[in-house]
Amino acid sequence: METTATILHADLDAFYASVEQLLDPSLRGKPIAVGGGVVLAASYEARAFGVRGGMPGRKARELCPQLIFVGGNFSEYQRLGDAAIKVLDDFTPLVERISIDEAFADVAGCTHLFGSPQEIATTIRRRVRQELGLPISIGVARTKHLAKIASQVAKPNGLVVVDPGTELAFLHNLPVGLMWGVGPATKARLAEIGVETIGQLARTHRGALTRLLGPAAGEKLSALSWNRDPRRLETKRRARSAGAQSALGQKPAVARVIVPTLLHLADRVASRLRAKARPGRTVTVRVRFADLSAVTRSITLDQPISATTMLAEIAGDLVRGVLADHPHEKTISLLAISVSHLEESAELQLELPLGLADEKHRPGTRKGLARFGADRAIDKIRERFGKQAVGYGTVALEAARSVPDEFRELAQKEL
DNA sequence: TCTGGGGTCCTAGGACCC
DNA sequence: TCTGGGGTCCTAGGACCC
Repeated sequence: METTATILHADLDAFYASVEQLLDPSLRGKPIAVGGGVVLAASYEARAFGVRGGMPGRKARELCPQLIFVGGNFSEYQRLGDAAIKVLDDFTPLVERISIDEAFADVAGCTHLFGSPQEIATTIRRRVRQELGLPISIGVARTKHLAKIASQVAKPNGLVVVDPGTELAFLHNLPVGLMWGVGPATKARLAEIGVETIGQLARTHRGALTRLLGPAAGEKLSALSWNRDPRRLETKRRARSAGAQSALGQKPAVARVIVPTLLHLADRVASRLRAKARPGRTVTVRVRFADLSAVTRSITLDQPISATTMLAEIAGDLVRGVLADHPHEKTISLLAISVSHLEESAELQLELPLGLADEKHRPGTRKGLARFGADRAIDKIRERFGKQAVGYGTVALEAARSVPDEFRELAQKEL
């Protein structure tokens, strides 16, 4: 086991909001929120009023009447997020990026060049501040999990180093909610047995935890509370699924609504799969009803698919199955399509539109080949003229755009 | 004042195989 | 014939993360 703390967790502070305050100096020091209908990010000044990401815009305004909403410069978020991660790359190739604004780095192999992990972290923070104008917090520890907790404790705009001798003392007074994987449900369950700090968690028998939370979560939390944690960084991980969803407000559950929406969602998903030659075997749909309860249906095919209309048809079959099982639900508030069991990587040329075993989806039928050709044609046109040049069912989505496409793209993982 | 969108992982039951 | 055990895959739902 390593005896020195060499893992850094770097996390840009209130990232989208900080970028807006960087771009428009008149916003600095003020409570701002990125978004509109829903808050995508809030500045620390806004958080002081209780404004949080994911909160409806109306509620945020209630909490903070002087809150300033800004639309969002999504391409700048991508550029600056990438630039911040590049600063880490200057120190070590062992970088695991976990989102647009967050990454781990293991500096064990470069301390002889750049100094102690603490010095490296200080340099990184200074460079991000000077070169990009953004505040970033860093936690340094012996394990990933502890480094992540340390960066949370360091926020905003701070650095916390947890030396090996002080780990348990550092952990044991912190609330369990700071642990990765402890959300509202787990927190509530732990509270029922009187566990609120990581120290109390550590003193709880492992068997009791696995009974309460299941084997995986119980083992994990027990190990983490004693700081026994894998420290290996995963520098390249492939995506395991790709999906798209659309909130609909309250719409009647009829074909006129469902069919064009599914076609649009299928297009978003399938074109990404085709672009990376990663067709998938399992298609999952999610239908959310008026009361926000949701149901999923999935099917695993013999052959992977990435053709838009075939994905839309399979999704349509699954959605019809959901509605048949819930005949009293007349209103839907969201539709989603996801494809998983992605192929490692297929040669695009060899991929044929295979699908369900029934007649109409057989490979090699004229219909199937025609669709395959149509997808390829659309992909080519978009390559030359942009995404908006041609598409499926966009007309049907007039008012349904609650979130800009640029934001959706930011959230996507590289396949 | 019913809250967006894109992801990951786990669980539990059933089917099926050895 | 009955009983038992282990493993894998599929499906539906849930919790969690950014």
